[in-house]
Amino acid sequence: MAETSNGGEGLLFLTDEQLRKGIEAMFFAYRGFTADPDRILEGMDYGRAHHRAIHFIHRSPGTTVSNLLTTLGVTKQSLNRVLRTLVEDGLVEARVGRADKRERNLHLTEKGAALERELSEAQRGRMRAAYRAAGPQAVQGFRTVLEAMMDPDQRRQYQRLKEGKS
Amino acid sequence: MAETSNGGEGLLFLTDEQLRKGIEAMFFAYRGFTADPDRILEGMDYGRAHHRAIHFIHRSPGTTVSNLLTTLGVTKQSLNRVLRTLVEDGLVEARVGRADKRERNLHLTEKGAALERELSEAQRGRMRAAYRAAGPQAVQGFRTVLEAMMDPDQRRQYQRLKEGKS
DNA sequence: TTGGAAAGTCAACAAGGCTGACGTAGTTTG
DNA sequence: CAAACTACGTCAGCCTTGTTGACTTTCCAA
Repeated sequence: MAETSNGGEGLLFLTDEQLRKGIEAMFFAYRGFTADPDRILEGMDYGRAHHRAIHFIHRSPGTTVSNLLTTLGVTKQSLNRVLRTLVEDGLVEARVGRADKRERNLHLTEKGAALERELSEAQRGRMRAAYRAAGPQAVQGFRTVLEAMMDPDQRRQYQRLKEGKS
Repeated sequence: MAETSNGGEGLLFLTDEQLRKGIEAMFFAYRGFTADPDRILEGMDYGRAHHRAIHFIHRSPGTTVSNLLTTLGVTKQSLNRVLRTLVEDGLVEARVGRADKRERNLHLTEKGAALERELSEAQRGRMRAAYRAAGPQAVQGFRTVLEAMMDPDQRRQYQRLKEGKS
């Protein structure tokens, strides 16, 4: 089954079998992807939702709540709960907008930044190991397929973030 | 920051910036990955948990409850709730084990198989489009990085499934 | 100046994780 | 054979994180 019973088109990688393997790989890999931050957060009253908020606030300091809303793809009520605990615990600062007072500009405090570093260092550690084991060629392919898998809106978001720094 | 401040080792793909992009790509891509099945399931009383159960029962017909438990990585109470509704609704059949009567061998009914097809066709559709857009080389890399990202236990699980059919 | 849109908050609910405790049937082992 | 262990199911209760609906404050444009 691993041989070239190919119709001559070189499309062997598009069989349902191959696609299923890709689907299962995504499933198991995503578990690994979130495992380390989850472990750190567990028991400290925070969860994956807090991690995501912290990540993107760090990523775009001064961003507004509704920006964050679009990035995370949740309702504002859901995000608000997470944000409130982060503000109460002094990890995030929500400053009233200068130009538009309806907006809140979000920043990590020093304490928030410290947690962000801890989380992202753990996650990058795993990523780095995987990248190193797979090699640059594979990494290129990895990113290409992931991008192609996103919804157009998500892809635009991702592209915008990518350009941000880099 | 995008230029060749490389130490000469060709490890540019391991910078924190590159790793961050990989992390965000995983985040957005996973949303796309689950979007289509979620859409189908929504409003029909089922969720992602049901999808996962159905997928792996289809994948390994006759599997036992505790096998499924290890694959999915949830508690039996959690799985049981899902499984019960699937059995009640006639999508899954739980036959008492022939050799060991304590076990329940799980199978999809015709109705369950129909839903499985609908779900997995949607998910494969997206996967196929992504694979086709990215090309075989990229797909190879994609799978390599994902495997490297799994926890050893998850990787063993995945390997075993992969060999199953292939 | 007023009406609508945008930003954010509060309340209540649902899905789907979790732990702990327990029951029952079937299997294995001393 | 009795005791211990295993597989499965279930009850109760908790937590996180998603949802909708109703509300206030602020801003802007007609």
